[in-house]
Amino acid sequence: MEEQKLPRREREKLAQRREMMAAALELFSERGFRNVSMQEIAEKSEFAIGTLYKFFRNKEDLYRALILEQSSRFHEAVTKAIEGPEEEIEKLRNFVKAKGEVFRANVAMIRLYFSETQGARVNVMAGFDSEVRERYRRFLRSFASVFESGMKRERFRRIADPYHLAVALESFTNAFLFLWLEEPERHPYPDDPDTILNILFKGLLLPIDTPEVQDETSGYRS
Amino acid sequence: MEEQKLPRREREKLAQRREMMAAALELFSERGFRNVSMQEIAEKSEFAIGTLYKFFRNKEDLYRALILEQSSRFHEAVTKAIEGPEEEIEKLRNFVKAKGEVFRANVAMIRLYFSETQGARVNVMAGFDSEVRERYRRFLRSFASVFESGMKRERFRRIADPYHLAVALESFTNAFLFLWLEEPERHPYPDDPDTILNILFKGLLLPIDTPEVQDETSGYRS
Amino acid sequence: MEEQKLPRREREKLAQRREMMAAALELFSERGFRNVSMQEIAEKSEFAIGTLYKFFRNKEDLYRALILEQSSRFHEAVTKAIEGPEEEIEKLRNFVKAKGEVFRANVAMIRLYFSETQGARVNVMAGFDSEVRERYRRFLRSFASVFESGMKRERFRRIADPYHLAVALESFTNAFLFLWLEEPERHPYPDDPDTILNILFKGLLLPIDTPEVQDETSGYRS
Amino acid sequence: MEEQKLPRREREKLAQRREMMAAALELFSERGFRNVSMQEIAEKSEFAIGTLYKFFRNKEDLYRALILEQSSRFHEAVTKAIEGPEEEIEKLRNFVKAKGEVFRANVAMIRLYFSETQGARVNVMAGFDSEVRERYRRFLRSFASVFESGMKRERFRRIADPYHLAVALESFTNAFLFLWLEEPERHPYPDDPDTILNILFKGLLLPIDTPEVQDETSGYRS
DNA sequence: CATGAATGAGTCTTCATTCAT
DNA sequence: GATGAATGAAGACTCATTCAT
Repeated sequence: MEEQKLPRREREKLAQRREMMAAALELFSERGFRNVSMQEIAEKSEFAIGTLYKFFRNKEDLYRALILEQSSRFHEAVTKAIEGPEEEIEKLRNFVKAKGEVFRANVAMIRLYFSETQGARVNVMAGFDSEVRERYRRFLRSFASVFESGMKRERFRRIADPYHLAVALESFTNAFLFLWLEEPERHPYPDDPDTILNILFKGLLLPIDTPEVQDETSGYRS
Repeated sequence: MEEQKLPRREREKLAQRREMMAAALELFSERGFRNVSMQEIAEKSEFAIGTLYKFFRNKEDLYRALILEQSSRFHEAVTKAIEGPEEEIEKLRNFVKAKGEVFRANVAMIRLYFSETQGARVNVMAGFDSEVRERYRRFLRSFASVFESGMKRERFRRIADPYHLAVALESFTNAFLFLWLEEPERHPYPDDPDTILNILFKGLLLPIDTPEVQDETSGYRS
Repeated sequence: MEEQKLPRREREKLAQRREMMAAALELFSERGFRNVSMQEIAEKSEFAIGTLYKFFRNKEDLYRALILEQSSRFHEAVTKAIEGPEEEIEKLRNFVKAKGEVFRANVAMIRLYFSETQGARVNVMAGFDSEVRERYRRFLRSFASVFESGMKRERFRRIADPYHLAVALESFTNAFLFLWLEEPERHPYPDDPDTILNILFKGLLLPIDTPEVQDETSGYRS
Repeated sequence: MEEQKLPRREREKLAQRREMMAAALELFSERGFRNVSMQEIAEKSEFAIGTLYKFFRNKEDLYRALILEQSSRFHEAVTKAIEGPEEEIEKLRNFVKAKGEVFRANVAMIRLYFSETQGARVNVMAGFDSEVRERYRRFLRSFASVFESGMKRERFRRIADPYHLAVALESFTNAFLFLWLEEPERHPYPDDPDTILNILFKGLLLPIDTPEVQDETSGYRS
């Protein structure tokens, strides 16, 4: 790709940087920013501490880079999922699938992601995280517009504020990812996105005088 | 003599302890366990460091006490909301309301709560947090049984695994709380629980050949 | 005794002081000056910390008082043993016996005593210990004069500097006390002082051409 | 020596370690374990505190290393003195000389040594000191066997239990070292070992009917 | 007058960061 | 350019001492 065109020196540098960040990702995601020492990152990545400091001005800078990179990867994937010419329903399915793929391929990322978007953003550092959060908010808005467009195109009922629906689907996929993270066997992230989406698609409430008409195949049987 | 003094002394002690924990709550919730020093907690609570250590064996102990207390308060409220003789729907409404009340009365608690139940629990301390998590899991199970009972009593459609529905509602409310936390003006936590519940109650998908029949009052208008 | 004549108030005070010092003696002798807290002394003696400070200006003062008292008790006993009209040999026997009695009656005192006269005088406090040491030196000199007088009266051979002999007997009894302290069963402090004194009384060296003539009863048989 | 062959880095490390331990020895021997701060050791040895901790895991570790090193040095010297093919008398002389040499070359060591073998071992740390003490006991036993062998070979009278004789000579030399430590001018550690040994060699008691026959040259004249 | 709660200086220890080699 | 030894600021925790009750 792009890297192939770079001089060898530069390519090596990038590879080193990647190794450092990989080590840092694993450690930070397991133990958090303050519970990991530069010493450990150096050892795990098999570089000298001084070399680490050649690539990152300080510990914070390394963390910042990590968060930005991981959050970019996530946003790239989910943004791609909801952009395109497909039907809105299909976009939601793509989103659920893509999010699952990204995170299952990168468990360490989940913790980091949640600790920065959902968790008590320990505010490790001021200001910078606003960048991540801003991007996150922008994504939510364009996610909301998927619902809005679905409503406009009379594909979706206007059951709630599209932004709220976006937030709902975001948070529900998160919840599934958490369940999976803690007990992968018992709570697998569903392969079929509709397992998640049916909570939005189908109404829970059973009108007293209305017989159940929707297909039962995806319904739940105790 | 001593008997006369003891109650007052005890009351004072409790008040002091509360002040310490209040200061700690605020600081920990803002910056996390490792980013707060005992020095700071002492200053904020206006006690000497030594006095802090009279009440809590060490920093961890203080944090532990804080988490346990806050999580107890939360569980008490939501457990009360879903227990009782009401209809299942009413219980869900109670839950949404109660959760909103608890958290709006105690903003700092939210961060702490999420950092321990949802956030990338950096595993500040081993073992103890399992207590909090275990209680959380138990709550989720009894929350799920509300959905299950609703299904058994033909009040709810079997649109999904009751546990998933419980997790869904849990995470929706969390998401709403986060929105409110970040931009209280723009995203107030809804007074009407149905604003949140409609995401579950009503189906999003509009069957192509089915006219929209459900009441429009709680529907969304752009 | 003297105390009976004091007003009740005064007698009580003395008794309290004694209790404090008894607790302190036990603790200090077991763990040393720095490893014992005033808190502990207060608890062990069942007084409030503040009360301790009514009797002793500070921790050092308490320690000082303890050392002075114990060392006085010791010096009284051994001084009495070597004063009087008896033969020099008898005085040495009295010394060995008296020292054994004092210490066996007061194990805690041994450690304190050694830590201040022999051990690495941790120099807990400057200056004051010179008082103890000075008294110790004075005792050694008067102990030496026992040997000197024995030589003058042709009871003792002039095998060494009397002061050295005094030091030798002092240190040898100490060594026996240490052995006893560590393994009371295996190394009892001898009841018969001659077990110790024979090392001074009898010559170790066997002149090649001289048959052993001295009485064998007190000699050693493997 | 061996060190010359080490890489420069290693040699420097050893030299640094030596300097740290030298500073620590001086301070610990003067004021004891608890009365010396790492800060002080750092200042005295002219290293930063952090550097100290690169060499020793913690304060206790530094102390432990110190004790072990010093006690090894001592035991090596005295063990060498009493091993070998010489006559028993000669071994005792060697012991007295060797002990004097070791300690006079290393004044600080004396205090440390006594505080760990004789002094009220405040039990600074548990377990490890047993190693030092055990070695000390072993030495005493092999020292005792010198006396025993002398008795078997009819060189020594059986005036006392060989173990007691060993303890006696140990404690005599200690006592002499203490005298020297406190007033080097007035109480030099004798160059002639017989000054000390005569206390064992010659009998103090003068049989009434026995003229003094042993050589007077080493006897004491006031 | 006794009490013991409150204080905060002082201690050990960690770890981000620098810089000589 | 890479290295990792050296640094020392900062943090958790203890405990002698004071003083309000």
